[in-house]
Amino acid sequence: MSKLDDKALQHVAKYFKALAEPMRLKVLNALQDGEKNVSQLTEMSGGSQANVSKHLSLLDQYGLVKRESRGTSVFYSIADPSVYELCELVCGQIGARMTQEADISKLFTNTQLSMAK
Amino acid sequence: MSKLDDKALQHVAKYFKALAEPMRLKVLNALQDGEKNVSQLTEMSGGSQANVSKHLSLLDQYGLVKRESRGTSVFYSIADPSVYELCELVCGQIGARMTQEADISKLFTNTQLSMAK
DNA sequence: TCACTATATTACCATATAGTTATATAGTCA
DNA sequence: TGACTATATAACTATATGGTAATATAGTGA
Repeated sequence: MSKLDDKALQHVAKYFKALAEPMRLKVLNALQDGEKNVSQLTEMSGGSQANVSKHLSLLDQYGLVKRESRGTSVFYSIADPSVYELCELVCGQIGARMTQEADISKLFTNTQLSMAK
Repeated sequence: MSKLDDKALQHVAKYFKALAEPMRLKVLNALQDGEKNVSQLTEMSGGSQANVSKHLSLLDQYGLVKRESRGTSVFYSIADPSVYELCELVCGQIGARMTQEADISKLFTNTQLSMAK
């Protein structure tokens, strides 16, 4: 990660920002087992149609999902599966931290993480 | 990443959010070759003392850096080096995207990424 | 103690954005 | 064409947060 100039840092930050939203993670999570249309994602995520559509649009802009309209539906799918590697890494870090009393109290409440791979 | 409940997603999102800020990435970047005190980080990052201090406080809360005051200085260091793995992954993804004309135009301006490892 | 330096914090402003409601756009089928 | 469905967008509100300036806190040494 060394030698990153300011412009690059901004890009990296933007990428992380795309992942820094529970609803978007939920959508990505829902897309793990294949493409889904907006209606399905709306139902699975529990969000409103407008909100899910907005997040999908953003994920598409950031290149995290692929968009394909078929008939009257629009299907979204994961553009780059390595996004899951990122999540695995983060889950690992958070999971590890959950085992350290001291750090938990700093940020997290004492809840369980279900991190089945 | 499957089987993440809402609480877990919020945690993961928060973690990504901590990384979704250029100045914080800059600070983490500066810490790559060892601990630094606030003055050094302030100078290296080009930010104001107050601002850098605020970001450091946040990074500490999120468990990304370790804090240790010695004398009149406070030294920060990377708490978990796997944060760099995350950045590498992201840089790789962004780098890959930079080579695909179509996606670049969606989000990025035509600038160069210096991604020397 | 006092002066000095390093760091943290507070109060504030400006901006970004998640969510909602309502509406627009577009495809399908009668 | 017109009714219907699926998705996107616009306008708006509320909230979060990055940045700054000013101040507080704390360690050091005379």
